[in-house]
Amino acid sequence: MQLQIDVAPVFKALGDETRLKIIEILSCGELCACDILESFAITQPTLSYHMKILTECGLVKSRKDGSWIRYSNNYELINEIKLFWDIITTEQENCICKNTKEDNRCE
Amino acid sequence: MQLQIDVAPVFKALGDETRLKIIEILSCGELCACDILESFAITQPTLSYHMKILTECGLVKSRKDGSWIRYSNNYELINEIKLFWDIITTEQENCICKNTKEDNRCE
DNA sequence: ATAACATATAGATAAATGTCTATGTGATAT
DNA sequence: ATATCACATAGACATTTATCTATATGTTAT
Repeated sequence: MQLQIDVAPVFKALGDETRLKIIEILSCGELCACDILESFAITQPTLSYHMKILTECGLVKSRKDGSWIRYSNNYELINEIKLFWDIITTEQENCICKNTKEDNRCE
Repeated sequence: MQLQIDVAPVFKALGDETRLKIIEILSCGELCACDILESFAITQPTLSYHMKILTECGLVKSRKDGSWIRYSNNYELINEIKLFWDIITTEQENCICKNTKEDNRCE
């Protein structure tokens, strides 16, 4: 299937316990980094690194508010991922597997 | 939220273009490794490595059939991931963020 | 019995990842 | 103006990852 977004970096971002937990925490609403930090036993620069990964892949939005950065989940991408997951796990007309020539198969 | 499965390794497995494509190919049905290999420009041991990651996290099932290994998507886990993604991105009563004491917040 | 095929494992390696400490930057408050 | 707070960046480092070549294991066919 063809989507505008690059999904592998999104799944890669989600393949880390800390970042999964950040998405979960942000599902309750916008929070600044210092609020998020409280739920973890990591340093502030490490959280900053994770927030960068989450924002760069598009999963999380950030908004400057004075000296704070307010983070929130990007539900547009979250829904696109939902759609992508449905499509990729369902047989498609134009699936890559259709390129596998029958007569080349092992069986 | 609490699920029996360990989701981070599943997302980590999906955070790779090759493995995402394998899931997509398998959405058309069961295939042996040699069939899957045709769609990629990687060596047989490298594919074997990716299949191990996909089966160990539970996303793909394998079945021995003579000298072939038949691989197929595990739709039970695929649906659990769908559910997990819905739950984690929706505000929950028992969300971890509820542990963040209001009076400890920065704002 | 032997060759060929399908897949896995071992070992090597370059690159990426997650973490830290130390420091920089910019905004707010005194 | 200066100290403090919120966050990012730089650099270091140990671990993990994705890939390869070479080889082993087990199955099928001759």
